[in-house]
Amino acid sequence: MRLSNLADYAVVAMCAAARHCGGGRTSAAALAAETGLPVPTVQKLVSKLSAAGLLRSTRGSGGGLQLARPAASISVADIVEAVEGPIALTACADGGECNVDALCSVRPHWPMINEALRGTLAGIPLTQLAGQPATPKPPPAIAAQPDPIRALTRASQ
Amino acid sequence: MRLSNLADYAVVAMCAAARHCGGGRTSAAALAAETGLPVPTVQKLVSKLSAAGLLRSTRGSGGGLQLARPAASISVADIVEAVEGPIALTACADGGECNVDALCSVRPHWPMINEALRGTLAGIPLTQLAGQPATPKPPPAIAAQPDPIRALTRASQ
DNA sequence: CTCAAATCGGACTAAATCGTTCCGATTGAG
DNA sequence: CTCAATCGGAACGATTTAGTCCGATTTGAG
Repeated sequence: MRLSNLADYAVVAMCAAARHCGGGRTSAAALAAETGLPVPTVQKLVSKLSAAGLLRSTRGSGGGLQLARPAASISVADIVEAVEGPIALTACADGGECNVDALCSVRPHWPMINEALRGTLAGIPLTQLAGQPATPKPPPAIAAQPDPIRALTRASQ
Repeated sequence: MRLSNLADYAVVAMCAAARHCGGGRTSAAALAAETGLPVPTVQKLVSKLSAAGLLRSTRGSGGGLQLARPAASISVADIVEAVEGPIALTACADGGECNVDALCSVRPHWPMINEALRGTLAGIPLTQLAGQPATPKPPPAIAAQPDPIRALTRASQ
């Protein structure tokens, strides 16, 4: 129930990148200097975030990186999924082998919980974390998922 | 964003214990046989769950263990917290030292996210996972937390 | 067109945590 | 009082994870 430090750092780095977004492109080294994280770690994060389509990287001299989408449409769930893979509390949801195939009565309920948590994180955009004053929308954006569990309960059963 | 296998097993074991609850007391070995988990692992889980006050253990010959509270009032959040400690996505929420004290602009927002996730898990009682037909309440119990993020947003700021 | 600088991308090493297993302490029954 | 069965805690091994390094690629200037 604790996300890896990489994912934590990824959120911080993306938050810093969102602040630089208006100024154009930034470099991994600049993000490291701004956040205080080790430079190689930020490079690793940038790799994964770019592969996930959250950052757009421009190579070559004078290159850099910038947000692929507006900060308002990037949620914490997107960042976590980019770094840690799909949000799934249990291993049986991914590849999936319980030692207790038929006996496990809770396994069919895990997808519901996973989706509920993902919905919670998906309702938190980058703008809310960065404290960006440009786009005011904390309350309405969150209200989009009022009852994630209710919806999933009906969907899974 | 993935809980440890111990916590996963704990949920399965508690679910099995909830099924045995009506029949009285059970033993750790019986739970292991029923769930297919290794016996020592279940013993370790029982230790932590008892320390957390979720299970009541009776020592000695003929002893055993039973639920300390009715299954309806035990949530997934309780079990996860018993095994993994407090639900906190980031390390800075627990003991807490970021390498970036003042620079980290997202740190004040983590408690909000943590509480939102905890609220989501707290809304799922054991009865819903066990498929217990005795107490019908899946939909209403979940509706108790309609907008956990909204409430926390106002509380933290 | 060639050179050089700066960047991203992937692979390796070390550390910490997690999972498993074993042994001892405690308690109730015979 | 003796015995047996159980929980409780501690140590070992394995896996995943965080951190570091070096190489490949690309673009701007000369």
